[in-house]
Amino acid sequence: MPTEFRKQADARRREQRKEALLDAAALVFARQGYHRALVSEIVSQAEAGQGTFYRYFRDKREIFDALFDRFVESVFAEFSEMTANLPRDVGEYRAASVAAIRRIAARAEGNRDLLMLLVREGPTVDEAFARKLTGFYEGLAALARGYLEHAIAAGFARRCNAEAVSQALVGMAFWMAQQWWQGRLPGVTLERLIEEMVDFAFLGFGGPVVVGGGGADR
Amino acid sequence: MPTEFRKQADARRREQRKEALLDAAALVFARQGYHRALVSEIVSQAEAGQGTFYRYFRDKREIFDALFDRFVESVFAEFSEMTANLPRDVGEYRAASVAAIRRIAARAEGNRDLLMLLVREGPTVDEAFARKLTGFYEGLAALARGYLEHAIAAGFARRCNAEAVSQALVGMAFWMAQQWWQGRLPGVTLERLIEEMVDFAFLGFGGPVVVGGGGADR
Amino acid sequence: MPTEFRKQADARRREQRKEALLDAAALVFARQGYHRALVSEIVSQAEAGQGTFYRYFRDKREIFDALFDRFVESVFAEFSEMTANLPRDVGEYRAASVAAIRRIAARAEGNRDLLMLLVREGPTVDEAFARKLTGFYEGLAALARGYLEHAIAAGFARRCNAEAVSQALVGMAFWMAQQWWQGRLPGVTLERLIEEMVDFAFLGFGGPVVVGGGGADR
Amino acid sequence: MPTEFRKQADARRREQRKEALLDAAALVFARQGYHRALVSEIVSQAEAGQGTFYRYFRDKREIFDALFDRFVESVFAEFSEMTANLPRDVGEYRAASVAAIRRIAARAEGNRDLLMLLVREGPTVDEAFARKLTGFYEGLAALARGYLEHAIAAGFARRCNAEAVSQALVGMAFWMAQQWWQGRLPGVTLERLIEEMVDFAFLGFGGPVVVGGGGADR
DNA sequence: AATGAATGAGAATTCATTCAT
DNA sequence: GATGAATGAATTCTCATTCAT
Repeated sequence: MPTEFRKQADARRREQRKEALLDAAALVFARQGYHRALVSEIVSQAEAGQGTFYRYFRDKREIFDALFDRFVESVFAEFSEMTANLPRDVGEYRAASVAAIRRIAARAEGNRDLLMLLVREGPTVDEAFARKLTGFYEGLAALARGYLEHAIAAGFARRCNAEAVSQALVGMAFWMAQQWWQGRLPGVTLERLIEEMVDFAFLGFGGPVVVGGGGADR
Repeated sequence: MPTEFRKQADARRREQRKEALLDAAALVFARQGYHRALVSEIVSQAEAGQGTFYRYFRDKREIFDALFDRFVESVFAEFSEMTANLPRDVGEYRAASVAAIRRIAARAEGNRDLLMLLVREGPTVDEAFARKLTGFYEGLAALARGYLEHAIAAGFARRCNAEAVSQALVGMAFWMAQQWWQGRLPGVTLERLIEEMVDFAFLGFGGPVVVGGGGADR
Repeated sequence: MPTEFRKQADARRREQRKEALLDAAALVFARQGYHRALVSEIVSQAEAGQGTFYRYFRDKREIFDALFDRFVESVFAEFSEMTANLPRDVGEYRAASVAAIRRIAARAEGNRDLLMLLVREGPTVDEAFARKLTGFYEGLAALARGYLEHAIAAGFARRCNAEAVSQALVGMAFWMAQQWWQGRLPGVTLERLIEEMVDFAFLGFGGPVVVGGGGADR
Repeated sequence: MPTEFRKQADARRREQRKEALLDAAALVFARQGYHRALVSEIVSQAEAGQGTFYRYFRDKREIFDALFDRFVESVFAEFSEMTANLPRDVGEYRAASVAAIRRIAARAEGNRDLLMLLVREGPTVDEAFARKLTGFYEGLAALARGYLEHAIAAGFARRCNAEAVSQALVGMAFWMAQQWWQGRLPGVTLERLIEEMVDFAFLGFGGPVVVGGGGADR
């Protein structure tokens, strides 16, 4: 008897409530860490009643999961746009990498607290969540590996162990992102940092000196 | 009264007790994570009474700290032996790096669970511990940076941003160690992994190709 | 406006709703017991909204009450038909008893779950309900006592304490009903059980033997 | 190091604590019923801390169980003394029954609240507890049945269905006990009630009349 | 010094009931 | 009238820490 209109209005309000709870949770988790965060703080942040929380999520664990899922979705949406055209030479490859990282960095900036939260607290939440997070990293590593193998096959990357190196790249990326966001790299701009990282990835620290460095000096 | 003898025996027993508690804590923390670990489990693992714990440590937090300190001490002892002779050319540098990482890897193997525990749980324990951990990483980065700057100054490393690159190296190292220990790199042997990492650090993945490219310069 | 017609239709629908809620409650209470039963389960069983429940009943307590009242009404309707003609000798008395119990048993069979629910959970609901239930038992005991006193007065029942014995009869009846329904009497048919109970009530277990024994004494 | 003396003192104090909690629970359960009883009330009644409760019992359910077990143990201890000598004729049988019931009644008097609690609330606690309680009743019924079958075999009890009749006896006993304790039998003394019950059990209400009636008919 | 029993503050969770739509 | 989302009071239970022995 309340029908259509009512139902839709309810569904909309429900959706908003859920989003509000997720936002509140992101804030509280980021502030206190997962383990110290209280459901009571999340609901008071979301201006909801204690019981309301449990209408939407089974427990603290589940909202953390939901937070992750919401985030991952948006990340892979971003990436999927990039996979379109593969680079054809080192120059294109490097330029594409810099551009990609810039975009990712910009995108990540808006999720900075959430991202650090997931990376930092995720492994301590739960066996299950740790696995989920690992899966996420593997996904990224697989992407990186695809690029790398293409480059090796195309002859403009060194014949290296793509499995290991792609993992190293992902690890480096997350590490540097954390360093940067925590202000642990005061001597560099973001722009510069990205360039440095890409150069390091392409050349190592010893790279050009051996050959080009020596040659260019002449 | 046999004060002197008795005193020493007591001190020795005290020391043993403390070690036993630390070992038990390492085990329990590694198994459950810091937050889920119970003092009651630590003491029962150490075959001590509940109250005994508090004779040796102020609280759960403090034993985690103590665990860390005991570990860090041993790590830097290891490193200090290595700082002795600086490499004189790229060959020496690379060889020294491989040798050093092998030694560290071997040493770390024995502390593998503890190390992963500290890296994983440390940042979630509390602000103070997170800072402590950061200090540890900075220390390692500083060591790496020293080497790197020496190499740059000596002309056998590329002129790069040593601050950023040394951080990247440390991050990569910890990341790869975790991947390796969690069996996430099934296609590589440890020996091979170390070589790959050093090559990647020296040459990047584009490295040798540049050489070949240099060949094109002819 | 079709006020009259509309009013009646509304009243009818209201009545149906209420019945549906009562039926749902009977089901849920029987399944979970009063204390573990949830209002939410009752309404979902009745395919009604949560709020609807409170339009018909003040609270969970009240619907239990209503359930009882609906039941008791029907029980006494049944009995009132029986009170008509009093037995004139032991044979009639016994025959009438067997017939009555058979009818009651048949009637009760359809309310078996509800009946067991009321007997089992009633005393734990609250003081007020416990009294109500006691009143019900007293009513039955009074009926039984009427019969018994008549029989004593008529000289075909032993001069016993009718107050106590009628209570004992009621207690025995409810007990045996529960045993039977719970399958705790696997060796007897219902028909046989009724006969046994009536014989036990008329003769005790020692009954006829006394007679024979008396004969032996001679 | 605290050794023997300390251990024994601790064990004794532990035992006392547990007893105190059981006593408190019996009181609170009897007052409020199982479902309305709060752990917090039990501990405050026992003058213990909230946490102390959980050192001794998993939850409210478990202490109810423990209460039951403590009670049942004492009941069967009582009964076992009685099984010694079986009666040889009706007179002995009746006299033994009256004596037994008197003793049981006296014994039960001291556990009156607990007994009523278990009988009333038991079936609503839990499937598992309901079964346990049923087992208890079955145990009593089995005892009664043993006596009855002996009497039948010995020829001083009527050839009746011992399974059904023994159940009826147990049911009657519990029912009458409750009636008596709740003051629902104001017109009878306990002494008289017992006699009446035994007479009813031996003779039914129609019993002697049949004999006498038969004689009068002549 | 060592022990482990006792404690209670604190957190999660449930569910009858209210209330806006 | 009907609905179901929202609510928060009420309860259970945990576990770090204290303390009597």
